[in-house]
Formats: sequence, C-alpha cells, structure tokens
Amino acid sequence: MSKRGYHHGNLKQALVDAALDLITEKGPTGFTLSEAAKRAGVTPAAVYRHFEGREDLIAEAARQGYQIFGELMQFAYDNGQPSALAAFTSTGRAYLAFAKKYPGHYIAMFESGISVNRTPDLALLADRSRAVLERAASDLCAHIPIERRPPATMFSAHIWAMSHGVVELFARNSPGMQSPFDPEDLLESAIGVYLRGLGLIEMD
Amino acid sequence: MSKRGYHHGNLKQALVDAALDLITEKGPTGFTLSEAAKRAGVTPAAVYRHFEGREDLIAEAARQGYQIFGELMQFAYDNGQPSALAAFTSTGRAYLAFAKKYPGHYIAMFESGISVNRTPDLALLADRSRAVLERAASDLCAHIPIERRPPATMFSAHIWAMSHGVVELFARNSPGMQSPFDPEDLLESAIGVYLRGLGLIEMD
DNA sequence: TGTACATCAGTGAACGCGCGTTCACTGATGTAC
DNA sequence: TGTACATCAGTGAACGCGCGTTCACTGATGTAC
Repeated sequence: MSKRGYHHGNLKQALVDAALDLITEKGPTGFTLSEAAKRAGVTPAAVYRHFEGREDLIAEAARQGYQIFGELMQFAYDNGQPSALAAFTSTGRAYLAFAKKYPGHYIAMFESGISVNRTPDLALLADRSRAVLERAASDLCAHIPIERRPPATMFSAHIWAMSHGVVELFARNSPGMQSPFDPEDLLESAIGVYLRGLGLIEMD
Repeated sequence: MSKRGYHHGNLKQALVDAALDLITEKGPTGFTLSEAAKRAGVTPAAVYRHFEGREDLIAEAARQGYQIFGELMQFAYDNGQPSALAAFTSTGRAYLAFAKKYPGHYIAMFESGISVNRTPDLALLADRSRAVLERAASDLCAHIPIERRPPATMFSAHIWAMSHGVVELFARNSPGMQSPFDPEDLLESAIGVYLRGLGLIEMD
C-alpha cells in the first residue's frame, strides 16, 4: 500500500489519522498542522496539496467521524429491530461506544468548533446520524398514548443531551470530575429511568 | 476606585474580567494573555505581577466561577426548601441559569481543560457546588421506597450530565446543532420525565 | 520497448506574526523620622 | 510639614519559538507515440 518513496501514496488519509491522534492526545487546541505533517513524515507545505489549510483538515476528520457515527447508529438501530425499545436502547449504547472508540473523531465533531454547516456534505452526514436517533425515538413514541406523547424531536434531544453530558463529564478523564460509576452504567440507568418516566417500561 | 494613573488600582480583577470576556467571545482557545492585558490597558508583562502566567489566570477565572456557581446553587436550594422537590428543581434551573448568565466562567470551569485539582482552593469550591446538587438529590431520594431507591450520587450524576449536555448542545450556539426547543424547556421537561421515572411525581 | 514530455506530489527555504516570558528599568505610593 | 528612602506596580524592549502559509523548485510517476 504505502510506496514510501518520494511519494507517500496515501498522504491525505495519513494526515487525517495523524490529526485524529493529536486531537485525541491534546484536544482540539493542541492540534497543529505542522505537527500533523511531521507525524505523517512530511513537510508542512505538503499538506496544502490535499487540504486548504488547518481548518479544512479538521473538517475532514469530523466528516469521517459523522460517517462512521451514522453507520454505527444505523447498524445499532437495525440490530434492535423489530422491537422499538431494543432498537432505541441499542442506539443509545452505540452513541457512547462511538465516543469511547473514536475519541478523536468525537472531539473533532463536537468540540473543535467547526460548524456542521461548513459544507453541504458535512451537514448531510450530520443530519443523517441525527435522523437515526430521531427515528428510534419516533418509533418508541408510537407506543405512548397520544394524549401524553412527547414530540419525538424533544425526546431525541433529551437523549442526545444525556449522552453527550455523560461523555463530556464522565467518559473523558475530565478535570477531576470522575464519578464512582462507569459511563456505560450511568447512561444505561439514566435512560432506564427516563423511559420509565415515559411509561415505556414497567415501574418495578 | 480606579485611580487610572500609572498604577491601575484594580488590575488583577480587570485582567480576570478581560479574560472572561475573551473566553466568552472566542472560546478557551481564543484567549491569550497578551490580549487580556491589552484589554485591561496594560502591558503583557504587567500580568506577571498578579499571576504566574496564562494558566494561572484562567484558573482564577474558574475559581471565581465555582464561587458564584456554588452560591447560586445554594441559594436555589434554600429557596425551594422545605419541599425536597421544589429545592431540587430549583437547583436544576439554577444550573442552566448560571451557564447562560456566566458563559465565560462556565467555559473556564468546564471546557478550558484546567483541572479542578489544580489548587486545594479550587477543589474545595468545586466540591462544595457539587455537594449542593447531591444534597438536593439525596433529600429527594428519601421519598423513594428504599427497595428501589437509587444511590443519590448516581441520581445527581444523571442530572448533572443532563444539564451539561443541554448547555453544551443547545444553550450555546453550538456548531449548527440548534433545536426547535429552548434550553430551559428542554431541561425542564427532561427532568420532569426523569422524576416521573423515579416515581417522584405523578404519572398524569 | 524506448523515449519525450506532462503532470503530480513532494521539498526546503523563507516570510511575517503573535505568542508567553524575562529583564532591567522607572514612576508612583507609602512610611519613618 | 518636609525630606529620604523602601516598596510596589507598572513599562518597554527583547528573546526564542512554533505557527500557518507561500513559493519556486524537483524528483517520481504516468502516458503518447
């Protein structure tokens, strides 16, 4: 695959990977174009053959993140079908799993400050992944008597906020904020309580 | 108060305020010691009369944030007493209110990457504010039959995560992630559902 | 198969910039007598 | 009240650094004939 001569062979992806590693290690602040180039074994100037600049490189990392994220969410959703409940909880777990397995992507997506509307491509992918969770929420809503059924988008926003909060506060080694619970349990139990509150699972 | 001569009079606080403004405007990344000094009308070198350096200045901003935060939370808690439920929901609202009213402090506290264990002073204040929420949760727990009562720390962690998630995703003008709901409603309704799930308020 | 040439994907030197930090300094303030 | 002196809180020049970006270049690759 890698020719390893004067021509790199796959520099573009190598740069994205280096960027992801750097972001994972040092946060979005710590990432510099120059160091990403160095890690890929290349001069900083070479980056400009593949990206417009620093921002563009981060945006590509985020794009790939949304791609993977969307696929994982979709897979989890499909996997829980035909049970609306199983599909939903599976999707919730996928959220956390993604954040843990792809921290660089996660940070590029949610903490780097790049806007999801930077390119239509990015916006589309972001929307697609959000749609999966919304779909799962919507399916579940159908099981709630219509007179006290919440809007699916609100339901979905609640879960997204919950998941994001758990990731930020407890899944990353946040500034001294670790709790005695592990993130999976925390999210699982929170969602459990929430679903009970909607009358979607039994009060035991 | 401000003498406005060669001697500033209240430079230390002026620097903190400038830092907070900068952080609010440009995020923790955008903050530079030099620009904070400039805004305070002073040479960068003057900063070193009052702080050990850049990090130390951010830490002081965070410290003041935790101070205010703790007081607001405590006030909200007291205000809801003697009803455990009122105290709790009041505390939850105070969280969001703080994030909106003091965005610079909030960012310095939770997004700047400075550790809460940087100084004992900071750790104490952070712990104190966390204790308020935990106390509110604990009070409420007492109303739950013991056999299905969750640990108060977990309960509290759920609410903290929820609140933080709402702030990060929907209260700040996050990268294109705005929802059709406003943050207050979102948090209020989420907590409502959650409390129903715990059997703390009636299923209507 | 061999040669000429176009295109591609890198190099390396240079740039201007703002950063955090240091240093010797000096003007302003407070205090002792 | 006035003077001498210590201390405090700033200045301004300088530093070394790494950054993002540009540019003319060149080595490697692909293609036409």
